[in-house]
This record gives sequence, C-alpha cells and structure tokens, in this order.
Amino acid sequence: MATTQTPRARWVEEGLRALGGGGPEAVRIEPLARALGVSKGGFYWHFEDRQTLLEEMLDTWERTGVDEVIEAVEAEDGDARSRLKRLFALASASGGELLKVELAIRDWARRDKAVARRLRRVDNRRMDYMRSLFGAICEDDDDVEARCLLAFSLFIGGHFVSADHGGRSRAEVLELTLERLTR
Amino acid sequence: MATTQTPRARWVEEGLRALGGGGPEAVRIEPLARALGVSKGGFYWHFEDRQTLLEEMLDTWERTGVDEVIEAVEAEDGDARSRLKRLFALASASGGELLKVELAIRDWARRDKAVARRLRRVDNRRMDYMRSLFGAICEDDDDVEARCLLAFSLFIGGHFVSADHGGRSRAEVLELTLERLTR
DNA sequence: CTGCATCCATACGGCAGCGTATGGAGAGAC
DNA sequence: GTCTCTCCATACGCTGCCGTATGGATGCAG
Repeated sequence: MATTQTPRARWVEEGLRALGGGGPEAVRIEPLARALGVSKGGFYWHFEDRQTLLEEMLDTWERTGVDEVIEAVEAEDGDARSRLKRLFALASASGGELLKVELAIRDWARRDKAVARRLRRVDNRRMDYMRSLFGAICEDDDDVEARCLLAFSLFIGGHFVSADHGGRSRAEVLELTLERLTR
Repeated sequence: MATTQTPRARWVEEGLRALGGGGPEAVRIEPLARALGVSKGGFYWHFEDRQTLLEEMLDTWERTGVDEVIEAVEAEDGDARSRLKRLFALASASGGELLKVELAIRDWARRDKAVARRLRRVDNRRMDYMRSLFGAICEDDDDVEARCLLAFSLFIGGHFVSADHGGRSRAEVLELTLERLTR
C-alpha cells in the first residue's frame, strides 16, 4: 500500500484534541474514528486498546511540552531578564489547542497518579529552568523560589480564574503583574 | 412517613462528592444511588433528570462558596493586613472535599458556558472583597490589581502546579510568597 | 379501617461505547 | 496473475447508564 490513510500519529493528534475539548472522558474511540472519517476497525489495528492511546498521547505531550519552549527561549541571545520576558511572551501567546491540552492534563492529574507523575516531571523541568533565570536576577534564594511559584501559578491559575479586573483587561493586569515579578 | 430516607439535599451532597472526585462526567445517577444505599427510583421522584441535579449542585456551591469565607474573615476585628492573613489562612486550610469541588468546577467551566457564568459571579465577588483589602494597603490601583491577580492565581493555580521547590516544602514557599504580597 | 400521599424497588426499552471476529480492498513481491 | 501484507469496514455481544412505568411499603388523616 502506498500511504497509510490514518497513521498512528493522527489518532494521537485527534485524541489530544478531544482531551483538550472535553477531558480524558471525552477521548472515545468511535467518535474519534468518525472525526477522522474512518471506522474504529483501523484503531484496533494500530493500538491495543483505549488505554494505550491515552498513554501515547501523554508521551507525545511530555516530549513536546517542555523542550520546544526552552529551545525557543535559548535560541536568541540576551541576559536572564530578557529571556524571562521572552518566556512569558511565549507562555502568554500559546493560547491555542496546546493550552487546552495542558489545562486538561492538569485536571486529569488530580485523579490519576500516573498522569500526576508525568506532570510532576514536566513541571519540575520547567521550574528548574525558570529558577535558573530568576536566580540570575535575585540574590535571595527564598525570593527566587517565591517568584518562581508566583509566575508559574499565574500562568496556570490565570486560565482557571474568571474574574474582572476593575475596568482593566486581563492582558493589561498580566503585564503589570509580570513587571512586578521581574523588577 | 416519619422521615425521608434520602432527602433532596443528600443527593446534592453525594453529587458534589462525585464531582470533586471525578468531574461532572462522574456524576451518574445509578452509582450515586448505590453509594446512598437506595435505588434510582427515589432520585427520579426528587429530581426531573440528571441536569436538574447538576444545576442544584451548582446552586448549593454558589451559595456557600463565598459567603461563609467572607463572614468568617469579617467576624473578628483587625486591620486590612490582618484580615488578609486570615483570608489566606482560611484559603490554605480548606484542603478537603470543598477544595476538590472548587477545582472540578473550574475545569468544568472551561467547557460549559452556564458553569462559566456562575464561576464568574463567584470569582468577581471574591475579587471585589480582596480588592477592598489590598486597597487599604496599597496606594497604587495598578499595584492593587496586580496583587489581587497574583494572590488569586496562587491559591487556585497552586493546586494545579506539581513541582518541587528546591528542598523547601510547598507550605514554606507559600508563606514566603504571601509575605511578599502583603508587604 | 380506609383512603391518600410519600418515597422507594423493580423491570423495561433504548442508546453509546468497548473490544473482537471476520472479511475485503489495495499495493507491492515474484 | 497470484500471493501476501497492510489497513479498514462491518457486524456482533457485552456493559453501563438514562429515563419511564408500575407497583409496593409506610405513615398520616378522617
């Protein structure tokens, strides 16, 4: 056969889309097959079962969720402060499908220990990198740790917080807040 | 009949427990009935359908999720700074079933507009109260807004962030961070 | 005691999804 | 052309859940 109509990676991709849209419970084989325009017969040729797909989705996310961002930040030159600004700009701009997946996985990790372990690995790698950047700005280690937690919580928690900001837009307040953090 | 064996409120209570444990998809009538030791026949006497239960669960949460905390903080005397510390202490201590429900609803709100509206109302009431407290500490309105967003994101996002903190415990870093915010 | 309202048990039809079994169409090897 | 391997379609049984229908048990009013 010349080309595989629906390769393994397409199932993973569509699975991640469903995960971002409706959580892990929304990752169902038959709806996925309909979305891909095939039947589920092909799925069970590529994958053992539904659990195998879920784990492979997490593999894919774990592989691409950290490296790409860090590499993009490290690609250009500049001191720690300018790299922090680039990191924040990237984190703010990534408001697409990837962000939805990220948030869904965080909620998923609250009730699945295996997912929690993966999230811990990913978060620690990100936190380590951010700590190295803030460490170049601040003298006090406690201050570094506080700023890291604040920045991390801000970017994650901000998407779970649904409040207005006294006439300002969320983007404006976000910029004010990040200015405080990198001072 | 003397006493209702399984009153409406017990279904709501058990529904909230299921919501906190597994999200809205985990709120299912027949498992709930088994958990309550009855059959689902009683459920459909109390409620129209599953959707009615979900909305009543949200009603209950919306009613008790804000007032109780604010009343507890306002009950004692003290200036704005001490009230902020009490507020943070309450928010840190509420690590039980109620917190799970809170986090589950936040994820739920990402994909259900009606839930999002409720969450917005609740968050705005909390944010208004916190703004009044920070407003008594800080002169600059921008600073007030930034601190409000930081504090709110910290308490919510902290539960979705799974990273270590360079040898310190999460509680230690949290205290350091809150110290920074109320300075 | 009888009638009635409340609350629950049981049984039913229906639907959606999982995983399996089996067959079939297409492309390359020879 | 035939054989074989890859990938998908179709059909099936099974499970879990929804919502309904119906009857039973209990307590109270008269």
